[in-house]
Amino acid sequence: MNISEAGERAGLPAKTIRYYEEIGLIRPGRGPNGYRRFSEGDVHRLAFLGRARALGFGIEECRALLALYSDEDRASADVKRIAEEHLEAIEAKIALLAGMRDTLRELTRACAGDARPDCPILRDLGAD
Amino acid sequence: MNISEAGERAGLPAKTIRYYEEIGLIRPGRGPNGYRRFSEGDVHRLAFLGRARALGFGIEECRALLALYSDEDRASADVKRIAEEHLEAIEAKIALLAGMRDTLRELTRACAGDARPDCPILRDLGAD
DNA sequence: CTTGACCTTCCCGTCACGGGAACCCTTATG
DNA sequence: CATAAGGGTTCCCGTGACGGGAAGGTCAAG
Repeated sequence: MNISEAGERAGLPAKTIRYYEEIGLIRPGRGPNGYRRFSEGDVHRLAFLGRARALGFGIEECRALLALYSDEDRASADVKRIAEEHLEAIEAKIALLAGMRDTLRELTRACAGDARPDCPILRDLGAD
Repeated sequence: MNISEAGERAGLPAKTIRYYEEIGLIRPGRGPNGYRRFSEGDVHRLAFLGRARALGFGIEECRALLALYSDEDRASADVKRIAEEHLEAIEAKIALLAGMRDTLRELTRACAGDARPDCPILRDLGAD
């Protein structure tokens, strides 16, 4: 099948698929006209990548996960380690954002939000 | 004062300050030797920017906030609107990350993490 | 006079694509 | 048969907010 059908079935835009080929995540065949030809296996790998990306794994983590996926002799410990490190990174991001959220909630709560210039938000940002 | 002292006092690296000048967030003077000269006001604006960035505001939001900060006739409603929109964006990011976190927690919990190849994480990613 | 610590500009790399140009291939239709 | 639509291809630029590093000018101290 061509790239747009593969994209529909894997849930990825064609641009993304071309990019994944460029960086070596997939290797679709080529027809005599130069068009990429995707096998069922290619679509399966693409869908795998789409789900891994949806969980926030970076490209290099996806590459490692895909290699483990194809390796019958893998140790699940290797997979788990990657997932746990990623989980920790996500939890750190959440903690950072939650701090911002709490401050912003407090500041917006305290701000009248009317026509007057007095504003606790700007006071906080401009605090010496 | 020169850029490194301004950076120390505002808590920003010199590279960042040069970037802020390049995109027009600040306009420090110049000495006869071509060095940037920072006033107390410059340092104050830089510190303002540093705090706004620490709350996750984007550069253009910082530009708008800085303009409102310098405007004696501002309406606090304008500031509040920017902050509330940003707050919503942050809450959306947190929700997205929390979803990933929950899935990853469940998957890593279910994974034995030993030498065997059987792995719920890869099963999930490869699910048809 | 030289050393070393500053400062300057300029350019490349980040991360994972998206937009768009310029051009080729295939299929359907008048 | 000519053409138009709707695929596909490569290539290049832009994103956000800087960081790293090169090449070179400036300044204070020993």
